[in-house]
Amino acid sequence: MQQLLTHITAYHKLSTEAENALQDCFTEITLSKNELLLTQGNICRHLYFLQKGALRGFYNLDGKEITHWFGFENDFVTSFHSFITGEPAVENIQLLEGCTLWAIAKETLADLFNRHHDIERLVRIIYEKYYIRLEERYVNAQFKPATERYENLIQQTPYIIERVPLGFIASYLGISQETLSRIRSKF
Amino acid sequence: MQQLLTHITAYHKLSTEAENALQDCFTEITLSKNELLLTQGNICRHLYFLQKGALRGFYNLDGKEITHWFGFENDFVTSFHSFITGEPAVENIQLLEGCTLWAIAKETLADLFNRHHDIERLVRIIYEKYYIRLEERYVNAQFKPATERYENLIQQTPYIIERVPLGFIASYLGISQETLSRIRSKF
DNA sequence: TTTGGTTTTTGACATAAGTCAAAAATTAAA
DNA sequence: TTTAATTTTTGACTTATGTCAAAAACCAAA
Repeated sequence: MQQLLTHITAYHKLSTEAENALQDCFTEITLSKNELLLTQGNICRHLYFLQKGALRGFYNLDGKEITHWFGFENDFVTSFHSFITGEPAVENIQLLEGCTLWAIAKETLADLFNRHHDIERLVRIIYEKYYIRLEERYVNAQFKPATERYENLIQQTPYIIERVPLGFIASYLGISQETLSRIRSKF
Repeated sequence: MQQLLTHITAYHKLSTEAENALQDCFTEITLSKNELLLTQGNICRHLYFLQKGALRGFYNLDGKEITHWFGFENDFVTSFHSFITGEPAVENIQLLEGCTLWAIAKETLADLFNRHHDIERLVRIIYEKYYIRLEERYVNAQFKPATERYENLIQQTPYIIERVPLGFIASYLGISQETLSRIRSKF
């Protein structure tokens, strides 16, 4: 829990009351490798903070699994579309390792917003950061060649290679596993 | 101005005081075709609401202009990266038509946040919507073939064909102009 | 209208990446 | 260990898209 607070505080310092209120609202969850945190078709009513472990978001397209994001330590994860709109998720979230997470329900969070302007500000700031991070990811995906995308990825998350099977990484990069294998063979 | 308020209210209803305060903080701007709202290297200190017109965001990569987004009526536009981080923008924003915009400075907005929890909530909600919209755009860009991306685009913004030169659209889709021309020739 | 400039299309060819199938390497289980 | 299962790599070939250059179409003044 201390890890969550430390992480959050780097975005925006909270008042002591807000910090205490926040602590009471998160529940610890432990899941083991390959379990699904979310299954497509279900509504994702929680936001999660990933304290330890790794996971992926994927969806099905023409019978193939498309991995479109990874989560690692200190990431907030959820199916944002489902969480925000309240509609059933089109994606699945699967654990790539055993994970420790902190969960908060959407209504609990809304309640915190009402009681603490502070916390809503914090979340607004987190959205900002996540927005520009996604924007960067988008520009990379759309306008840079596969080799460069791979290099960027291992630079940003070098540990990904030991922790995630090649096939998932290839899918994430939007290329076939064979092509990724060939990219890797020439350093 | 009424258009901005109507648009905003669809996201989240504001108190009368908040609404009035907000109105006072936006300034009207008119620019003509081809002018630059933002030039790379400058810090983007404003958030804009596009009331009328069309524009594009683009940046330079190996001497080529990459158009990575378009703005149309009722879009909030800025260089989010620069606006949020306060760093110089890597992108340019150029008018594709004469435009009417409403501008608000970052500090003015921060001030509004302090005075009206309401307004910060509104912006938090807008970020949510923009986040999931970008996420969708990302998934499209990365995992769908060019033909499908083009079809999606004309379905979502049918007017784009009459308002934006083909070369910009091709760039936005991440394909060459020739390829887009060939896609179009077979409906 | 005619002219000049820009935008779009077409053709020929080069290159990047995909697919399918099999081999090799790695990891897990017996 | 040995065996089985999974993951990664390699090879041969196909397909999609890119590049360059030129032609055609379109638009906007003069």
